Amino acid sequence: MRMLETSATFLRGHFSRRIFTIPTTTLNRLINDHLRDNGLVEARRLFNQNPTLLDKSTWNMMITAYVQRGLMLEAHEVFDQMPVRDVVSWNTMFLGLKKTRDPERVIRFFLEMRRSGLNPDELTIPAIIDAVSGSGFKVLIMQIHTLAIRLGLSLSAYTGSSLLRGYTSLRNLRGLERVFEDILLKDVVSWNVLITGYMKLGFVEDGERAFSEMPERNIITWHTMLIGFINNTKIDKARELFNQMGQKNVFSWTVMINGYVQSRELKVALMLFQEMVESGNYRPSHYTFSTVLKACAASSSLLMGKQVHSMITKRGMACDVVLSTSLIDMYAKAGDITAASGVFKFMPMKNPASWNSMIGGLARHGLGVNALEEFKKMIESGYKPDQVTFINLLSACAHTGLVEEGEKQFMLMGRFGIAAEKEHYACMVDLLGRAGQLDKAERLIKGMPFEPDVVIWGALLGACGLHSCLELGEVAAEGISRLRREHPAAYDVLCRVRGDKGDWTSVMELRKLMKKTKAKKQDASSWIETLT
DNA sequence: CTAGGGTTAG
Repeated sequence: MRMLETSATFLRGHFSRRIFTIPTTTLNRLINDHLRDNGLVEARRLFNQNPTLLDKSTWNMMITAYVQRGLMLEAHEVFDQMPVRDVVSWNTMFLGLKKTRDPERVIRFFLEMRRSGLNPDELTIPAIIDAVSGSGFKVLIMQIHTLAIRLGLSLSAYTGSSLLRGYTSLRNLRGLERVFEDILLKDVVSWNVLITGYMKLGFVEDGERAFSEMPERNIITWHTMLIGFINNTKIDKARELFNQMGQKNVFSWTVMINGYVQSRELKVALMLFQEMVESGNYRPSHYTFSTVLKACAASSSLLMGKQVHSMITKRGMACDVVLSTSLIDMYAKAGDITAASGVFKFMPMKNPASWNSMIGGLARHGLGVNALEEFKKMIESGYKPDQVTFINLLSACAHTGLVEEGEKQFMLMGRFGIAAEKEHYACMVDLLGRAGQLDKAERLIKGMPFEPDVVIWGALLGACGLHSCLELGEVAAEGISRLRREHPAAYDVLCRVRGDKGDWTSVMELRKLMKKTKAKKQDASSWIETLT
């Protein structure tokens, strides 16, 4: 380091005296050394003194340095000044552009590269594929595949794995298998991505077959299988595999716990977490805590939630925004609104999600006025509300009977650039219905820009039950039966809204309907005793 | 000189 400084000073001295006798290799090496030593500013200074003397690799390293720090503007500047760009320069830029999540920009950039006469290589293709899959431009995947075949790049495992991901996003099984066959030397990653593809497309047996056929496996292979089973609602198969795993890590446990949360087996999820902690071999991560808090929230396990809270504090993770938000949600759902606002108050940094948790929690506790107050503070502090904010706000108004305030907020949404969705209409139907303004609720449903769903009909039905309005009630009931089976979660939402207010008649009505339509809902129960 | 696969918040 000392040597470096000396030679840098030496160089600077020479340049200021306009002596240009420094050998190119020295200048390049000096810049490279600075870059390795995190001396980006100094490297750039030397770089600017005489760009014409620099090697291509020095230019590329300069771009890399900026890209790695997320400084795309600076990277672009260097890239634009470069006299002759090579594939590496372009690839590095693609790498940085990936983070901007702007597929259009990536495509334009790629076309520019092609116009400049350069061919993509096995690193370029994945950059393009990843940028377009999952966007409106995924139709380009097949064309890029064609290009890759022409250039012989589809034989590469690296390029191949990105094509596998591409065909998965196209939900194209045949394409997935063809790409896999084309890969010359299939490595673990190729097999893992193939399995991911099978699982995402719902071909669980093919995934299992690949798993048994593959020549070598790593821990990610096992995780891929676990997640695949879980997302295909085969939690027991996941557990079986989990038990067979030789090497487990925090990730394995978190995936399994989260699997149980997803399949609503909250008790098992929490017991597994307990087991993980008691073994003493694993440190729960942010992901683990976040998943466990969700389980606590969904099962109203306040005691367990408190224990998790203290673990988080002990590990110095209390200032994490995601975890704080999960804590607020947990306390609110487990019934301790005071603890929830305590966590919220002491958050050093908030985000829209944390405000939503807080406002939603207040709404859940029937503290509509406080929810509105909190909303006002949110706006005053410069946070932008989103759809969820308004769902919480409107349900707060519905719970507290603030009809006019609710209507006002409903009208106000557009001003924040948020279009009313089904959930918002459901809240409004609920709000008006409870207040006995059934005709107004009916008119709102008729004027909606979309077809009413179970939640909306259910809200109307409940209100009709409340006000003994049989005629309209039948319309609502008929609306539901016409929809036949729907998402069970929809019932959950409504049952919760009703149950909170002790509105048992409509809860019963809904339960009956749920039975008729085979929707499942886990019975609410407390099992703190079983855990502690 | 650039490098692919597995999980979090309302």
